[in-house]
Amino acid sequence: MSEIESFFKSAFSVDNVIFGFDGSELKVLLIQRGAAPFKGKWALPGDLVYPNEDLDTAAERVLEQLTGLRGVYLEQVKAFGAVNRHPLGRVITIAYYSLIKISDFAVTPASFAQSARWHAVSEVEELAFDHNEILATCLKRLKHKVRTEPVGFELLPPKFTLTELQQLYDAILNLPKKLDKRNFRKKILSMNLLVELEEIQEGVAHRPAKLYQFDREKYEQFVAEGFSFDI
Amino acid sequence: MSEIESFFKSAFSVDNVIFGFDGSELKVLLIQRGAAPFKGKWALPGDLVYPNEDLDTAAERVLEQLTGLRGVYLEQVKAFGAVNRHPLGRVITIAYYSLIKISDFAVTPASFAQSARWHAVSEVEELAFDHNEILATCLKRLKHKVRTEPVGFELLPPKFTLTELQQLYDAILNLPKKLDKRNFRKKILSMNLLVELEEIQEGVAHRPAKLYQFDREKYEQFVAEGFSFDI
DNA sequence: CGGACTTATTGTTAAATGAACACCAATTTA
DNA sequence: TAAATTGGTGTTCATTTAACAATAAGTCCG
Repeated sequence: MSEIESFFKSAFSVDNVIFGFDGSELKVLLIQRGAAPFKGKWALPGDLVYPNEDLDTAAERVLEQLTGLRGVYLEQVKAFGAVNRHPLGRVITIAYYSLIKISDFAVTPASFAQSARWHAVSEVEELAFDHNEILATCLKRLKHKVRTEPVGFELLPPKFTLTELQQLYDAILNLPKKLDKRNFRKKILSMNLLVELEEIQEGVAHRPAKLYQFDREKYEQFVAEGFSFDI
Repeated sequence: MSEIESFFKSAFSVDNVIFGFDGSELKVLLIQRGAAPFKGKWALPGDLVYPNEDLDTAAERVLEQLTGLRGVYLEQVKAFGAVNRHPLGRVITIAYYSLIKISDFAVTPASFAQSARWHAVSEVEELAFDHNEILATCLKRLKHKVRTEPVGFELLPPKFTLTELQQLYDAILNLPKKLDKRNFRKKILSMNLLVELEEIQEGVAHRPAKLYQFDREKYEQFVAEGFSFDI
């Protein structure tokens, strides 16, 4: 085998940290491995990248095969390439995370076959490969991202209350003290990115809250004018 | 060829955006390609990753072979993996940037053979492959990093004046207005990360400035106590 | 040696932002 | 109709940021 050929003995994969929010906790969608290596262990959904497939496309494919969802928020985070990270050969992986509305997740044939399940991020145990490290890196990135860009809304239904939005931030940031309710509302409303709807919350056993919607067009316009999101 | 084998027909490389600072401009170290593809074009230094080599190690190797330097600041930024980014096959690349003291760069045999040269970041023209995009991404990352972690010092000699430090920030951030001198000095000194030396600048045709040194130990101690760098 | 030149050094004020904090309102349910 | 639950709202003080200019220290040249 020529030297140059030896470089082509390796492969690359994508792994996708799929985040969801159930109203109180940040969740991650994991699959239980049905085959060696790490058979029976929970792992991040991922796959080898096809020879004629862009990295981003591969990450989208992994997501769609598992959840049936397309066009959701997806961001590349980092390549993980320790020599021995994969027991069967040299495989580096490119880590992505995506944000989905947890209610949109329906069990697909693929997810059924792989016994996919939501796990609270705070309670994830030992995963296959270096997936704990990947998850930690993606979570760290998400914590930063959610404060500097309005990506949190990707995890909420289109109509939400301010309390729900704050609970989302509390769940993701997981700070020693929860955010202050009055200050949070003041800040988010002062950005003028939320549209107050005519509707109110239904089916709750207490005073119902107003519903809001995120106005993406306004956000993009503000950004063009130099605005930057910050919580 | 079995399907699984087809995944092992690809390779991965690292490319390294090596930044330097000459006192007034932010520079990047480029090499002129001596062979096809893109023969004669300027490109980022990079190489295929050896089969038994970690990604970070490969990036360090590329840097050392070109500059002779070890142990310098190096950070992975992103994987670039468009299908057709490399004309000779499927090669994805992991982009890194590193920060070196420009005076430490001595021409090594490797850099001589490749005609390596510093280019002002603002004047870089069309590079080989997708290297303009990689450079832009790394520059963006550096701009962010330099405001939130004390990595700027990696580009300066161990002893520097406050004006030199500010010029570095101005050069990297390239803001419409330069930073305010009084505010900048107030802010950086208030962090208590700089040690004022007994020495002053020499060989300048005007009032010489005091020399300072970055105190990394203090920084690490402060971080452990919850401090976060911010300019 | 003195004057011109160049860069170094320093502080105040006003405006904006961030942090801390508690009560009344609206609705459901028993 | 009372109790329980969550929704909604303002003020004050401390901190941070932004804007701004005059004097000091050294070199150079005549």
